[in-house]
Amino acid sequence: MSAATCSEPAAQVYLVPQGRYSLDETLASGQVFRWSKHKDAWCGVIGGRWVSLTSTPQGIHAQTSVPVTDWRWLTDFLQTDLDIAAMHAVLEDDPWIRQAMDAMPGLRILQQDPWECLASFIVSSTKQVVQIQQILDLLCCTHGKPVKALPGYPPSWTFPPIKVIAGLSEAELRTCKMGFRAPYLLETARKLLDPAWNLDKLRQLPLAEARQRLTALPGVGDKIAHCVLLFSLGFYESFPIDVWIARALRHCYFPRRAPSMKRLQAFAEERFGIHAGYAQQYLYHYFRVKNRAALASPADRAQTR
DNA sequence: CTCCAGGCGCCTT
DNA sequence: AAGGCGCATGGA
Repeated sequence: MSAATCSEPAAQVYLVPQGRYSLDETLASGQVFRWSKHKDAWCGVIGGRWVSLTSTPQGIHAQTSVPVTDWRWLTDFLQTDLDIAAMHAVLEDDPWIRQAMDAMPGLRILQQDPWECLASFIVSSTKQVVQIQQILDLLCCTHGKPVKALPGYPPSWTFPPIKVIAGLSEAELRTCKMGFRAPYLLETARKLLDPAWNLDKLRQLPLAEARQRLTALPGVGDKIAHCVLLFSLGFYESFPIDVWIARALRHCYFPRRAPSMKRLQAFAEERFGIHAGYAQQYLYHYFRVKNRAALASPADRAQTR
């Protein structure tokens, strides 16, 4: 027998997604910040469970380090059962979105934990993705709980729950290098301790009302609220506008003028409708990663400065 | 060295 | 309503 015996998973499964699905395009798209690739396997923690994911001809191969019988937690996160055919059919009418979709046909929107998503994006403001990852790793290995990984993989931690963050001091959070974002994260966590606050219940509200509830939290403006609604609460019509999306929208649709953020928001929601979230993901990832040079002109950058 | 990064909140007009 | 600026931190 080979030495691999000691690293056999406690449970494994092959998931066959509805439609195209790329782990690389999805897990490196700036929706999540705590997934890392080791050899061919993407490793992460979902709901306290360590999991590795590998693309194979048979589907997505998932391995866990502890026994698992029900894989719903994983299919919910990956949204592998979501039929994206109708969304593709609608969005490909737009030449820009079509171009982006053709470049990344397997890019998908995940459904992550609302608190981890909210906290991550509070920390994200005016930071590069690499730095966001560093801050969150530091936060988790300091205040999260260790999670058992398969042998040969790096150690992992859970994301600290609301009550843990709420119980810290601002100075402790600043130790995690988040700077002026520390009081925002702390005060938001403390507000969420109120039993009247339930992030999951925002799902039942109309988009505009859910957005207003979120922006009432310190450190949460329109952009971060839209990210939380889209990436964790199932609001697929949500369209987060950051500097990259603003540049992309102007480059594609308003080459001769610079509409306000409010105007851009209304334009995107009107043009892309119930699929605006996917349109945003395609535009963001396409222009930021695949075609960054197209937005490098002063005219495109001017709007956001 | 300077500039800037998946913004937000607050202060001016 | 719209625009300017400070805020920590670290990489380019």
